[in-house]
Amino acid sequence: MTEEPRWLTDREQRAWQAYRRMFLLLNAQLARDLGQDSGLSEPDYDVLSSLGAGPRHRRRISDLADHMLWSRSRLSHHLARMEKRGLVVREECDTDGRGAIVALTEDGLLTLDQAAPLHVESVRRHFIDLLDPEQIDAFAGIGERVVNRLAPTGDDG
Amino acid sequence: MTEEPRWLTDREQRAWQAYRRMFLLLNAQLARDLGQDSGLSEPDYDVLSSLGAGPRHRRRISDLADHMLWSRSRLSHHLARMEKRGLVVREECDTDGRGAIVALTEDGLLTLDQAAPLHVESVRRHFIDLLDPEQIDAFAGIGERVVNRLAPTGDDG
DNA sequence: GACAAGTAGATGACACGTCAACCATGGCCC
DNA sequence: GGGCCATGGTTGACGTGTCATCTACTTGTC
Repeated sequence: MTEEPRWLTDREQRAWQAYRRMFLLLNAQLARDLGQDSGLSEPDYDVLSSLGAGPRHRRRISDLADHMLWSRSRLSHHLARMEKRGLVVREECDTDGRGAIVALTEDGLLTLDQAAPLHVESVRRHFIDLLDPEQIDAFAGIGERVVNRLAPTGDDG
Repeated sequence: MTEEPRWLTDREQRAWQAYRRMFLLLNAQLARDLGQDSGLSEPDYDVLSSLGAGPRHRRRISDLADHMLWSRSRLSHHLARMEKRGLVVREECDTDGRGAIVALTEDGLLTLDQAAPLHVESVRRHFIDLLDPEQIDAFAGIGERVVNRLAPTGDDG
């Protein structure tokens, strides 16, 4: 007992508890919806939509990893699983012999197009539509504050 | 294109993005701290602290699962791993032949006592202390609203 | 007390994520 | 152009989480 730790106050405790439970339950629910609606996991959807958003539905792998804040290893593993299911394909990179490119397959694109609106609805139903405009903005502010402290791409002073 | 989905507005998009990234980065950071400080994963810590909080540092397994909002399967798997490491032990339940009880070992209790203040500091550093009191309360309100819609133990009207 | 239905918990198979190790190429420097 | 390190990407091992299934016990009913 050399340094008294600053425990959490009741209000802080409440916020912390809210954080824990919200993510636990919300993630679970969104994953459930996504799986039932489209047969995708959340990571699947993230990959598909990140690819779908870019030009020509393809992207350099490390670029994609950086954009998604995923480790290269994680992405590599996940792409392997998705490639096996025919959602994406790997291609060679002309300009860098080490590099590789992932592209949506037709099937991947179709799946994404079908999944997207349902997923948006799910996000609305379980999260966005529960909050009033002020809460939306407040949440964005809070999240960005936390992220800016942690993100490799922001100054963390 | 039978039903036009209600896409997210920019502000909603911002909140949603904040949610995703906050969760991703904050969890990763807390897990990293916890692992380095105490050799525990977040789930490890959750189990230890839930046990430590109760009387006699022991608890009925299903009771613990309900409290933590974990599936019984998940808890069972995790307890197996923790038992192997000597942090907890399973005991028989006197009043219910099916049941089982988990208890902290001495080692588990010691580990928890050492981990707790460091973990609290980590939570403060990366989350709580970044927010002003209004944000704390706002966040708690948002989280509870979302949770109350999803929690099995709340009415979801 | 026997039998059906439910509950507590464990288990196996599989998807996911991390870490460390690895291989290949690229870029640099002399 | 040979040596060296950095980078892009993959792989293997392992811890974690989910679902479905299974066993054992309890409870209720007759």
